[in-house]
Amino acid sequence: MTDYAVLLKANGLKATFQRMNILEVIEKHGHMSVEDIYEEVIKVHPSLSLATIYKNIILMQENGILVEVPIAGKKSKYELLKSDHMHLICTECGGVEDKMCLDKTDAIFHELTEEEHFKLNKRQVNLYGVCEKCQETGA
Amino acid sequence: MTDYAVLLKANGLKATFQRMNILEVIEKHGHMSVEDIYEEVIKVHPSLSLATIYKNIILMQENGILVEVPIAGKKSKYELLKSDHMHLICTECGGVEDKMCLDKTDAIFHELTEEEHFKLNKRQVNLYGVCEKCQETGA
DNA sequence: ATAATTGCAAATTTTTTGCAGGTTC
DNA sequence: GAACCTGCAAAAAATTTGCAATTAT
Repeated sequence: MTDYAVLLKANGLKATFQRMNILEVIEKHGHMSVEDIYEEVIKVHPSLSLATIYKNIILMQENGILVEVPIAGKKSKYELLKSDHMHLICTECGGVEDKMCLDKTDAIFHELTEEEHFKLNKRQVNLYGVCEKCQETGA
Repeated sequence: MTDYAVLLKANGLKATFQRMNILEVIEKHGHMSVEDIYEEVIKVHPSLSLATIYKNIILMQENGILVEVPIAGKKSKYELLKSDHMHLICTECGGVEDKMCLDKTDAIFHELTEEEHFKLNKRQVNLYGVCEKCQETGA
């Protein structure tokens, strides 16, 4: 369980309980859209406004706490910054699961970008398909 | 040079010149946002409406002609459907370049998704960084 | 001739902004 | 106490919709 107050302060932001609520909800669910966050967070803190969520998502991205996960055909989701991983995105249920990268892919990405003299800073791998649960249900 | 009329009909859509204009502009520039497309396309065809672009982008995605490229921190761009490739996205100039995948990555993706019993349908690799041109300029 | 498509204008949805009052450090 | 944050309401931006006129096949 992350200590959100510490995390926020370590990244130069004040530890308001709105922010802690937002982080808590995102960590609990893993990947959430703005609307998802709003719906969850107002259960705990009904007066928390959408504007505050928007402002803080931007701020927390700038301060290296949150990361955007853009998804084809859907609204972006947000997750806590963590070590590099891929996303397995189920096109049936909309679920997103993290999957650690092998270092193999990393080596390939570096090799390929070096060929283009491209300075690689961030990788983002989304694999779309059907998760195990939905395969069972759909059958 | 693609024959857009053939491409459209082959995919079950009527070959209107609005659609052909849209496809032409996208192919010429490679990757474009809705707004990018609009600005380019009205140069040739000033009465073409934004609503038509929205409607057609959705239709053409459903019919396997266009693909969305969602990008962190920006509006999605759209490209013609083509063989699998990665995107090198320059965070300085916003440019997007295609880079063919080695089959190596593909093998790894399949291996990793199989571990999770995930049925893999589509891959999307975005590599963010600074392109050669912007590195020179910035120096 | 028929069914699909366009462009407009209006509606809806999403995101951003300004600012007064409240909170954190 | 100073700087930063929040929530509200309003504004702006992005996307969708309905429909009459037009166009492709």
